[in-house]
Amino acid sequence: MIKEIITEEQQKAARYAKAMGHPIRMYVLELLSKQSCCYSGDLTEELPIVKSTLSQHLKELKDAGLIQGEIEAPRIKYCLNRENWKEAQDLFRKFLKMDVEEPITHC
Amino acid sequence: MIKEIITEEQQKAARYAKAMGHPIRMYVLELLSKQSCCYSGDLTEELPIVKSTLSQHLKELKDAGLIQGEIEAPRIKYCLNRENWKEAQDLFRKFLKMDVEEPITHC
DNA sequence: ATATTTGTTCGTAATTTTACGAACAACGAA
DNA sequence: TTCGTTGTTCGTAAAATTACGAACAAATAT
Repeated sequence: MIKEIITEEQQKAARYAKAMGHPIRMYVLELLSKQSCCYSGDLTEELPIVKSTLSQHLKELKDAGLIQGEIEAPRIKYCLNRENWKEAQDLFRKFLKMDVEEPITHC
Repeated sequence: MIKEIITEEQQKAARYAKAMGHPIRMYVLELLSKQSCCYSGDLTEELPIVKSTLSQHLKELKDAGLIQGEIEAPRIKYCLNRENWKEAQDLFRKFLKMDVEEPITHC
């Protein structure tokens, strides 16, 4: 009975999904998918959390590989990590793909 | 300073992402996107977790609205919740959409 | 009626997540 | 140098997640 059923791709996809699994982080990601970069100071003003909490969320996204920060003293400029973002896109496209219209007729 | 920045859609997308944010659950979802339904007993045999843990994960997916169970005594047949699955697809398509090829030249 | 199969619920424990404020580090400005 | 700005790290606490085994419930099979 093989228990090593879960693929590397599923692990990766789950990792990305987990990083996306919080409203604040989803907000940041959508923002970055639209405007190419942002500064965390601006986010702190917009969002209902203090800067240390935001920092944790950004670290979470960084650790997952979805964003990257670049020092632009005294601030830090955040952008998407395009390479991994593309990988996440591909993985999700693959996992979410499905003929939704097709009726279920058998199991 | 408005703090109600996070949209309903972002909340929903984060909720779905969270449910997808575990390898076991990602596995189940991908399986269901391929074969239209499955029985949890079969999953227990394939996966490296005991049945009570699997039951929790399935409940997680049910609560998120991604799957639904149908009694087929003595077993339970699980399928995707097509309606919500479609919503998740749309939300992710929207959030993940981005011109990845476009080079970053400004901020 | 009793036993078996199937899956949930309960109790428990370890770990992770989320959030805050205070302290700290890095850097530019006065 | 000293001050102000920016963001991370640390310490802490509450809540949520993950996992297991035991007990339970529902239905079928013997």
